[in-house]
Amino acid sequence: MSEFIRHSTTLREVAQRAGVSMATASRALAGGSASQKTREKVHAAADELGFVPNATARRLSTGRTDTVAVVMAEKPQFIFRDQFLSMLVSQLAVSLNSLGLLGVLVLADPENPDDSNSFLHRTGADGVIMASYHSSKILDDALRSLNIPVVFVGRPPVELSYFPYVDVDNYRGGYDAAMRLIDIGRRNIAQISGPSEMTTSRDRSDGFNAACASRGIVPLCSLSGKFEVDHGQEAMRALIEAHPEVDAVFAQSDSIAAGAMQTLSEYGKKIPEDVAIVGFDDFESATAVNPKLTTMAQPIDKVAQAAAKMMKDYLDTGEYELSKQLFRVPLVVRDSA
Amino acid sequence: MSEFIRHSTTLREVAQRAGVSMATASRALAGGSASQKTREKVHAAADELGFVPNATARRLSTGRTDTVAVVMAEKPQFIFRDQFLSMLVSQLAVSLNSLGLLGVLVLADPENPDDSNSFLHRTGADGVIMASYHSSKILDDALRSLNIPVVFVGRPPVELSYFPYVDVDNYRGGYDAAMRLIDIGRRNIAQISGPSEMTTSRDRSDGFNAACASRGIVPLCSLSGKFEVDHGQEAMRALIEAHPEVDAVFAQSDSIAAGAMQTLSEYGKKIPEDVAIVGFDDFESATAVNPKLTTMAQPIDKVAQAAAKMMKDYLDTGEYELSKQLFRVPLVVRDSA
DNA sequence: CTGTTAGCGCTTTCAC
DNA sequence: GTGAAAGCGCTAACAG
Repeated sequence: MSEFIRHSTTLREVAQRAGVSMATASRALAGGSASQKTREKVHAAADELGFVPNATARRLSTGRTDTVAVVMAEKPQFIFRDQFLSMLVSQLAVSLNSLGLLGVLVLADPENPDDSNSFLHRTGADGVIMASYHSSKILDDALRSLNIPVVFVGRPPVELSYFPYVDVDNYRGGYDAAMRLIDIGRRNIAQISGPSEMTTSRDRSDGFNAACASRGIVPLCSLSGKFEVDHGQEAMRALIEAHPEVDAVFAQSDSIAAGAMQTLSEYGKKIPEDVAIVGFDDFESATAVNPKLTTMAQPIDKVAQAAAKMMKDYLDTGEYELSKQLFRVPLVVRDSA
Repeated sequence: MSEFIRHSTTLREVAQRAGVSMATASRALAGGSASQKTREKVHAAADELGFVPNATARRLSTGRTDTVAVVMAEKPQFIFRDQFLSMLVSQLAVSLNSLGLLGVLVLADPENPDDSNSFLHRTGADGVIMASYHSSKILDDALRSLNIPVVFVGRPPVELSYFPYVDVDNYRGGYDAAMRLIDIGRRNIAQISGPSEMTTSRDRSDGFNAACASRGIVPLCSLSGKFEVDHGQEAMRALIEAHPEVDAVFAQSDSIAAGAMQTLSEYGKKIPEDVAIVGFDDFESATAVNPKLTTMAQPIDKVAQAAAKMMKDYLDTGEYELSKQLFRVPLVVRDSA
């Protein structure tokens, strides 16, 4: 049907042309044992014929695909809005590639895992990296019955906690954010957090609270909601009405921080003079706002690299040294706190 | 070596258990011709044994992989900063999946295409979608000699213009942005554009200039540079010093717009009263700034979907109806213009 | 160093 | 409707 269906040259043809057996041709090309002369003949033949080895055949023969499924267990419409996930996925691809592995993207709708499951199998991957996970009984079961290695990015739910994972140290991030606020002299501190059902958000809150407690400070309040701008805007409004004395807020995302800043400016509050703000993410929007945001920088590249490395070790040796890895989230001081 | 290397059950075992031949088992599972009774027996056997078809073997046998390579021809460090590309890639994965295709991510360093090339081949994909492309002789050649279909996202360089592509109508976007500024009564209009070597940026400029010309307006100036915040900041400084009368600017990205807004506020200029701004992208940062940005919304999801569909048609029929598709970039009116 | 011989696990004619 | 058999293109023992 298409112009592309034309026969592509096989190893057999190369071998014939070079006047050797397929086995020899295979070795010559792969750098196995072969005389210099043979090597040259075979390479020449391969070049002339424009030989490209068939990846599928190689995989079937060797039993290795050097491929890992990168799965996003997320509703499709949500993926569009999640900058962290998008960047993570791209970074995973980069890291995987640099280790000689290929990433195959698969979307697993937690609510309709039947075909996600089949998709997972259709990849034929050697391993799975869960780039995002929303627990659901079916997905959990699917993962448990998978007989290839799995690495999580982000702490998996407790029932799945025997799986290795790489994550950002959200607790420590929340802790350090609070400390920054305290260190610059603030005492009336509040938090605007993310979804209370996400461990990511809860961990940050725990760290935040621990830091406050360690200095004998009782946070004004903590308002949870989405990680988005409107939540920041609304929560800040509620916050300032309830606690006009607030002089610092820890926003669990840069978007939340941006929203809070908008509300603050409506109320004529100066940042950081009247109220200081520390965000979380250090995405583009952190430097887009005015004043520029002091925030906790998610080490997405490191996380991606570690996850890829973990998988690679697993695949190569059947072992991995670190089963859990948490990366620090450094504070980036700009103008808002 | 690993616990995962255990033998996974094959079709042959299922067939044996069901007491039929492999051929029959295959058909029963695939929904080919088989009696109701056989179908049941085989499915039962498959379930009991936890049979999962081997994707690689199926591919070798059918000659189709139902897989498409999604390539980013970009330096790795750049990928980390490019929100558009990250989102595009995720969206492509979603769209591909919904059409029954799998996306394999490959990074092709334009400066070191030897192994990118080999990576491309190692994917064994049925087609390739170029998600981003920086022309280089070697990459161009590699693409030309590929004997599988290629679809570009973003207009390819002229030498490669026989390839089909999907893109955003940057020209029209620039045109509409200028029109918005003119329609709200501005006459001293300037542009802060992206890299002058990128067609994306040049197209927006052309549209912008055309709109101005159509109304007899001569733009104050056009300052090109990166799509990032600092460029916006610096360019705006230069602009305001050279043309203090400026009352409107078209920023070719939301980041540029954010930077410009920061400078404007340093100069005590009010937005939009003193100077109106229209951005481009409609990413998260558009609503993070204060006032919220009026901007041109990139239809990333549509672009991704169209590219995936194009590839799917290509693969299924060897044909595609539209060889070039440009999507409108709608104006989103908020508070800055 | 090289050739012969089996597969890898599945699909798919082709007969029955 | 079902089975036997021939591959898909490559790698990997095993002899020589």
